[in-house]
Amino acid sequence: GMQLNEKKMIGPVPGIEVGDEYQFKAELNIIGLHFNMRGGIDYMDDGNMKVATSIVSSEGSGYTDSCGSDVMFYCGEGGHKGVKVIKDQKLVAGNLALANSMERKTSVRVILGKERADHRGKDYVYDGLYMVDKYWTEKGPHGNIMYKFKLSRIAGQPSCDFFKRLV
Amino acid sequence: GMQLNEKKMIGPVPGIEVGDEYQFKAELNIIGLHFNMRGGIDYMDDGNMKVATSIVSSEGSGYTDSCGSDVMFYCGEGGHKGVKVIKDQKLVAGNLALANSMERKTSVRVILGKERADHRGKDYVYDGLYMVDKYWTEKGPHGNIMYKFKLSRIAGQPSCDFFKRLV
DNA sequence: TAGACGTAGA
DNA sequence: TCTACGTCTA
Repeated sequence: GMQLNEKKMIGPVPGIEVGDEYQFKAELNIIGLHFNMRGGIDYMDDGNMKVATSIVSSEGSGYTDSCGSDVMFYCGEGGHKGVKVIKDQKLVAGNLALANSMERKTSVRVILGKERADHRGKDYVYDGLYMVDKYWTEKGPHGNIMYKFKLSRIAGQPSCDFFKRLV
Repeated sequence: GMQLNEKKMIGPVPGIEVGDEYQFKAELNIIGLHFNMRGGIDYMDDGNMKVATSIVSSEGSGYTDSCGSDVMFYCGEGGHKGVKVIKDQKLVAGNLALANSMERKTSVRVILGKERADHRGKDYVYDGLYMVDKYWTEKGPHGNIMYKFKLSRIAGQPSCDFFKRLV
């Protein structure tokens, strides 16, 4: 069979609208919203650097993201395995790509993952395009260095009421 | 959204035919062929015991299954992590369920997984219904005890030429 | 080869 | 909490 996810791209995915819901990371892959089956940050080459294409903020994964109506704070990736803290996060891979997205001023697709009421998996909803405003490091709850990214939702997009955690 | 995989069952899945192909274990879950997202053996309650509903024989996973035109030898699950051998397999969980399928004389759906040419994931094809003929233990290539199951394809089903590894 | 905000079930 | 024939990228 053919995959629908032929091309990884920055910006909106044709046919996908704000509020569209999915049940698996694998579905996000198939429809082209987010190709990273495990990781929260997906990215691609843009000239000589890698920039983020999409991020998934997923509940119940040990991260402390927060999401308001048009601003979100997203934790960088790495540094822990499950609940055990291993080491400091580094500005590499997905974290570096998000930083580059700020420098390049390229948009990032945001997908929100909410644990289902029956605790059997999560629902994922496409929340639209955001820009990376800034990033910094801070000590996480376990004392390790973590990257934090502040993103702002691009104006003019349909609202998405799937769920919003207050900042 | 609604899942299509509402009910786990023994035997054929309505609408699914021999030869149907899929690209992800998650798809097998969605259409109801195999609900176990990781494990190769899926099973359910049948009265007071658990019996297998389906198995996935997946290439390149360290197992040494073999599959002819109507007979297959399937390795039990457990006992290793990646390439590192940990311990002997036990007659529990999926292995026990397959043994019970033999005792109960209930059919098992067989899905064959073949690594794609570009090594990006696997293709899965539904190969039809099999019966468990017998099982035994033997020393695996790393010296640990492994369960082996011999299954025979139920006659009268369409042939499936996706791939057959000679016994 | 190892790491990554995966999933379901025992 | 852990295991399970996952799946992709670096």
